[in-house]
Amino acid sequence: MTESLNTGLLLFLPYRALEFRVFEGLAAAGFDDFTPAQARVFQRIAPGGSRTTELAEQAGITKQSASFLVDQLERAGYVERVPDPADGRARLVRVAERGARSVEVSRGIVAEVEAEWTAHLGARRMAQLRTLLADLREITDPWR
Amino acid sequence: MTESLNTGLLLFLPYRALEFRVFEGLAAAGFDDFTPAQARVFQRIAPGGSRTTELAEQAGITKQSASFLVDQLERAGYVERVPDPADGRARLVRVAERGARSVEVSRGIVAEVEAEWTAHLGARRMAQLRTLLADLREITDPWR
DNA sequence: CCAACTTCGTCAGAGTCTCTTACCATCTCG
DNA sequence: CGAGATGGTAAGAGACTCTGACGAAGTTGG
Repeated sequence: MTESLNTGLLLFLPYRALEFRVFEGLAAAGFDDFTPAQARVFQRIAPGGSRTTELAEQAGITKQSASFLVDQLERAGYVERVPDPADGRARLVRVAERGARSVEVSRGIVAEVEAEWTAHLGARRMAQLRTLLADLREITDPWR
Repeated sequence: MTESLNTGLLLFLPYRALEFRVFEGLAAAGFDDFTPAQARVFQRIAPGGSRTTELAEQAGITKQSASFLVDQLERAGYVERVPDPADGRARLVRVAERGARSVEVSRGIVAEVEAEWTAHLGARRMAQLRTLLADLREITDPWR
């Protein structure tokens, strides 16, 4: 409702636009067998691998849900699970070969969209936006 | 993965933080019988009412899904459906009394969070952020 | 060492959300 | 008026998420 949109919607709109473009591009490149929910978990896998519980916390879902999504990503070949050498209870979720290829593709699409945004805002203001968002992250992201 | 987060995640993090705070606050005020999906539809109801199809488009879901969510919002007393005087096929979804009260509460919470963000960024940079996001909306929001 | 507690993960079951397909009613236009 | 477009509903299936309960492994304090 309203004259001036609240900041939440203002943040959400470009996020969704970007997500949509990435999905579209990945599907066109043959990576069409995963869902938004799976992607949001996949996106948070750390370079050396992450535990399911970590992924759950960062994605804002329960560990059961995260486990469910990782199962599917594993079946589709995007990730693999290996024992965690540091903890016998845990297993590390790592990006598998196919997952790495999809990351490459999505990187390209994100760069493309960011270029469009930069063209619209101007390089200086685009940099400003990123700086502002990074600063905001300090008080809105519990994980650093 | 990575040193510098992509802009998408940078946008998503504060969005989610704000949404979480609003939910928390609404629940504390007794508005605890609705879900995030329902809220995302509710949020887009225009002042004079909206058609289900409009809500679906703007929320990025099918009209069937929107209808499903509106049903629940109606049952919980947040919205009401009235015939659209301009079109015999259509019905307008309007904010009902209880919905209006929840809007009041959420407005207060949003203002509170925005004040925190302003305190963190500074008034000038907060205004910049909103301006930048509003500009970005021009190329990321299909509905104006 | 061992008992209590915590943490990582799984299983089972239910509720929520979303989609596709199909259909009816109404409106618009030629 | 008839054809096509549009607003909405119905039915069914699949995806996502949660709560509760549990086993296995790690941690801590006596």
